[in-house]
Amino acid sequence: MTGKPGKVTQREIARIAGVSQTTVSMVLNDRDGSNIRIPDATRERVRRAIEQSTYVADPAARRLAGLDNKILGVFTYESALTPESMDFYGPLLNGIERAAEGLGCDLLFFTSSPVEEGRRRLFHRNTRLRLADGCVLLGQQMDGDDLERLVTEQFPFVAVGRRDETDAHVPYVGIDYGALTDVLVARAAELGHERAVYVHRDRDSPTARDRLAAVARAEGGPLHVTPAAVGDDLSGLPGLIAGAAATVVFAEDAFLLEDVALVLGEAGLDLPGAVSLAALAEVRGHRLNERPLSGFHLPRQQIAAEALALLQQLISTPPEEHGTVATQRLLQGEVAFGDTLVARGGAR
Amino acid sequence: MTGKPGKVTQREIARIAGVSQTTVSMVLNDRDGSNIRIPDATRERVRRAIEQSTYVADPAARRLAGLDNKILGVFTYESALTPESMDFYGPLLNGIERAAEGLGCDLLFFTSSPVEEGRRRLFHRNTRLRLADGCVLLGQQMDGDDLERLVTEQFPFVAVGRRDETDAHVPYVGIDYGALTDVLVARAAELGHERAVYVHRDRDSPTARDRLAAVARAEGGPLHVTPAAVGDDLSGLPGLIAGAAATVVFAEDAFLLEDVALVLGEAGLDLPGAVSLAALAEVRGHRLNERPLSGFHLPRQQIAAEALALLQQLISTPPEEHGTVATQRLLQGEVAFGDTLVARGGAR
DNA sequence: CCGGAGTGATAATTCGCATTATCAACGGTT
DNA sequence: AACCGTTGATAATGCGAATTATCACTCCGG
Repeated sequence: MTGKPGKVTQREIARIAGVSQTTVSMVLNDRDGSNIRIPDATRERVRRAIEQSTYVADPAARRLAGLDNKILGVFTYESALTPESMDFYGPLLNGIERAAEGLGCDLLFFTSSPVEEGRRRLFHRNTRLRLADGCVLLGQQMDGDDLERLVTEQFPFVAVGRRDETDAHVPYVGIDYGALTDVLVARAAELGHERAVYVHRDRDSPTARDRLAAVARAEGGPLHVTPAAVGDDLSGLPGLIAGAAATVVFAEDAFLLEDVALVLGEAGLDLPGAVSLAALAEVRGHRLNERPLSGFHLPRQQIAAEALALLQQLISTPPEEHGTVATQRLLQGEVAFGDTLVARGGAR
Repeated sequence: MTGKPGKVTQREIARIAGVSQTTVSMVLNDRDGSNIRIPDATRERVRRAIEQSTYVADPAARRLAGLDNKILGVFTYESALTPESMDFYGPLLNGIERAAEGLGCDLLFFTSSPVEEGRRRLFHRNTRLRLADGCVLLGQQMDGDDLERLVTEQFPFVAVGRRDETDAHVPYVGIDYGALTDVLVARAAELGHERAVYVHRDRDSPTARDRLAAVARAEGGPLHVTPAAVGDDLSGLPGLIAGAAATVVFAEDAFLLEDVALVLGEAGLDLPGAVSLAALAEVRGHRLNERPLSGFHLPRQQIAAEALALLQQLISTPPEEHGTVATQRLLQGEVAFGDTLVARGGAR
């Protein structure tokens, strides 16, 4: 009658071994010291009793008694495991899983969060966030208010992707798009190009601003880049490019670049002979007429691993020492030169 | 670390609302009855105090007190989120995520389980299984002892994939490979075939036995199927097929079928003209010379959804009534006729 | 032979929450 | 005025493991 059938507790073990529950706990945790002394004979007796039963420590009780629960939360603003989102989330989740394995942590996915307008709500009536020791946040765009609230509530978390739009000091791990853009721009200049157009959706995110800043930086150099914010209608693009006498088009991401290529192709332009193309973003899995796109390769797995490492650090560091930790980290990524950024004039 | 800075407990809420911890608990759980009476005014006061704080019930404490957590465990014997395993796990995980959303549950991935010989261990010194209300088990092949132990410990769980190899009554949701095989065999007969070979690894799993049984059933019909267990070396296959005068080869899975096709192709056989090919397994994503393989399409998402529904049912049903629940469920899948099973003689 | 040091182990308490048993105050009846 | 049911709330307890405070006993030196 000691609880549910099939449930073996320390008390039960203690009864069998003829000792107290305290002793069992001590043996299990290998405690020893001036105040705690258990002779090997007794230790053995307890160990045997444990091995002959199916005893497993109840994690809930351990947790309640004040041990770390070793659960890391994973919050995604959209469903993360759909075939469509796998493209973006897949490598990240893979990195997270591996990092969690390394840290000996379990992962809690907050699939219970209510969905509003296609996005999950982080904070709501019964937020379960605090089930975890800390949380990783994933998503193309996250809610600034959420981030601020997390900061003020001193809940350990790390955002994946650069997040410094708010005043609050948001811990994140992201990619240094600025540096990558610089390299790609330099490469284009090297290939003889002098004028380019940067096609972008006019979104206001830190990474978008990073790219724009890098584009603006190019001003003083050999390659002049004209930014061009566009909507869904790209029909004005050929004219714009002709007007700017551009021989290169940079696009904010690979999808946009594909749209651009479509429009330019229809306008009769030779691609990439007359106009080179490159995306200022991940290009894996994208091609233009069989040619691998020029753009970036981002170490998504590494980002995830770094994010979890940072999270773990925040969790194990008392809040008053958080100043000691570098909480905003940029990783360096890699430029994928690809085959759509070619020498001016069309030669490879 | 228990003394987390921002930890809000019921006691704290009680202090703010000027009531007792008991009352807070009652309000939170909407308890009411002849013995428990709390006027709406008090209820409101408590609710406001809760909303103004960041209170979240401690799942460990809830569990210890004998309640549900709305946490469903997900255990995979291998890493589930690697690019390679995505092929198999992806659709399942997608289904699980969606089902969990529907049930309002969070998902706990047991990434902390120690890995031995490439496989995760379910039971170990600090099994955290019991943090979840119940658990879904995924994996091509799982440990029979694990399953038995879960049964005897009366921990709610559901295996994905048929598992009736053990004596214990293991709850599972699987695919009826027998019925699918019957259909495919009938189709081959319809196409004029009279002799076939079934190539399989000699593994002993329930689904493997299902297929073999179906193959044996074919004996009495118009299509005679000869089973052939093979290892890594398939070089004897062309001779075997010639000897049996077979015009169809069934293979245990799509990968094996591809290997078979390679060997037969090298032997100069016209595929599928001379010999038709079909896999008794999922063929999505596999092709033979641009032709979609003949075989099965399995409703993996649906399996996952069904598994979670069953799990939820087991959790909410007291153990003594488990007899009431249909705990072993087979889903029907779909035959993919494809283009590699063609009429005898080569005509489509 | 008394007191301190050392040994081996346990009772008591804590964690946060749910539940059971209990209680004080009030209002109406006889 | 004594009695009793109702209302509103709380003290006490349990869950399983970890930790702290204690205790009983032996051994040894002075």
